[in-house]
Amino acid sequence: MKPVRVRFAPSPTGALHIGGVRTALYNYLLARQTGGTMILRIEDTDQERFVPGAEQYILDSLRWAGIEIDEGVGVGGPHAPYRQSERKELYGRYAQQLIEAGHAYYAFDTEAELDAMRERLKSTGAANQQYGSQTRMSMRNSLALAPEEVNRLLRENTPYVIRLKMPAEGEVKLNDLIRGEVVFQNAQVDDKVLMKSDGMPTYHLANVVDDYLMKISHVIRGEEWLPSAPLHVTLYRLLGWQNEMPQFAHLPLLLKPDGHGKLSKRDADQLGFPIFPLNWKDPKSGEISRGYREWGYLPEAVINFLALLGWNPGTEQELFSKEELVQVFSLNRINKAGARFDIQKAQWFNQHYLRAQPDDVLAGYLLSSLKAHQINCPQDKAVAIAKVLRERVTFPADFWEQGKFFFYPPTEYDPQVVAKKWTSTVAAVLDAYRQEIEPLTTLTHTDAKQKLDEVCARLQAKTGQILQPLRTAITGGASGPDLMVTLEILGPKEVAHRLATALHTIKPIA
RNA sequence: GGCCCGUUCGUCUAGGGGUUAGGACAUCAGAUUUUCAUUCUGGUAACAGGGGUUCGAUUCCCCUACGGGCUACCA
Repeated sequence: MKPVRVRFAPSPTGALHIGGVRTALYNYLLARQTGGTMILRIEDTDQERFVPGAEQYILDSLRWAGIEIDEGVGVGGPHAPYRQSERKELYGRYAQQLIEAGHAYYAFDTEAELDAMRERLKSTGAANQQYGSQTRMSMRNSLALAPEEVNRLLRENTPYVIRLKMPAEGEVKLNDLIRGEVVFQNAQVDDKVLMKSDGMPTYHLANVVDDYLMKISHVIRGEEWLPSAPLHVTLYRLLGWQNEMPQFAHLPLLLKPDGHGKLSKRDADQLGFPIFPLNWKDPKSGEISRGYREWGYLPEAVINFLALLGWNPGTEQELFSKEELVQVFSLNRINKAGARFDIQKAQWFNQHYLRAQPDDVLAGYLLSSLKAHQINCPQDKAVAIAKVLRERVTFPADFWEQGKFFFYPPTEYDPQVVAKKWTSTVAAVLDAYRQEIEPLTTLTHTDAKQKLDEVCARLQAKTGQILQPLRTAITGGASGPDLMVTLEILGPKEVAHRLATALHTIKPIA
């Protein structure tokens, strides 16, 4: 495949949605695979919905996910600026070109007039209520009004928009890379607003103009854009750019876990999983949403998970590094149907990638939790704990959650174990064991086991009946990582001390 | 309502005119393990329905149903 020029073009109206990350990822993979260019364009043509901080958030999120931008906002490039608000003048020129060619027109209708039109059409039972070839001549626009009247309105600075004069007949055939040929009747497409009354272009115009100017070869975007694709194709044609028109690929949507509708922040909140890559504080409400990063998801896990949501390699491989994805990704293996979002699978990926980290990285997770709790811990101890916990964690914070007891002696003991197993024999064995351990300066897990076996043999107890009470005495819990290694990490003094406390606290059942 | 898109295990999906319809997550069972977890082994589980076409359809065509998207001077 020839080097592509693809773009991710979010609007800064809030945090970047996880579905947007997938769209960006697919664009990125294709760019890397073909030795092409990944462009980031900010579509900030809606001044009303502009949210401060959103652009930086998008940049930060993409960087975290490992989706590198070659050209665009934050990077620069030959087609700068890449922020549509800074390209404002450009769009008006093309709109003017369309007007002069008779393909667009001024419309002066007020909001109330537009509402009235829709009401009227609804009540007459029209199939649809659009501003288009059927209705445009009965509205207040430069097609229906006398030229003098139009000139007067313009001269008096009456607010206006520029609308595309959609052909009344014919059809648009679109060859979507994912869906194949899709046909739309021109009569079904309305006269979309191209330039808003505030002088800003709408998405439709800006997107076509910029894709053309930036020489975009493939438009890879969500399926929600498919209905407006015929409008875009028409725009390319009327602007005389049909030969430079990019190829389109409309991605299946990410659906709610129950399959009913697009995945939304609401669903994520309700079901308890993140929807944004990073923490996001809504500047209006002040509400903070926890991101994938802060939940403890690793970027490689998120990327792997997202890549497989709607795409598959056609082999039975499930685990892919970003580099492998770059190698094997292809648009024609993208599914057509929407994919439900299954956070359990994301967790499985996370567990996998977390466990694949080297010891010192895992130890680092523990260390940062410890620091937050103002606990000091030597590196080698943290590494030892990380090693023994490695097979048991899904998120970095689990090292702390599951390893707390290394730093805090138990304050209570698992009542089940106590009630069922803490006999006077057990207590006697543990006390004898304590006496064996106490004088030692170091304790290896093999020594710990050997001493335990010795004591058990001497007091005619089975090791099996001692182990769980021993664990409970040391950790408070009924289950956990390898006990002997746990004892080794704790060291003889701490073990003896905890045993003494337990022996003192727990009353034998018989 | 109109237009467009879609439909294989619970979920993500492979496959494709004749297959024991494959894998992964989840789930269940067994083994290993001092516990739990891990790991290993095994199991349950799917072609939305109806018509065609065909010797044969889950696969191709049509219809229906269901689901989704769009229907703003939002993207």
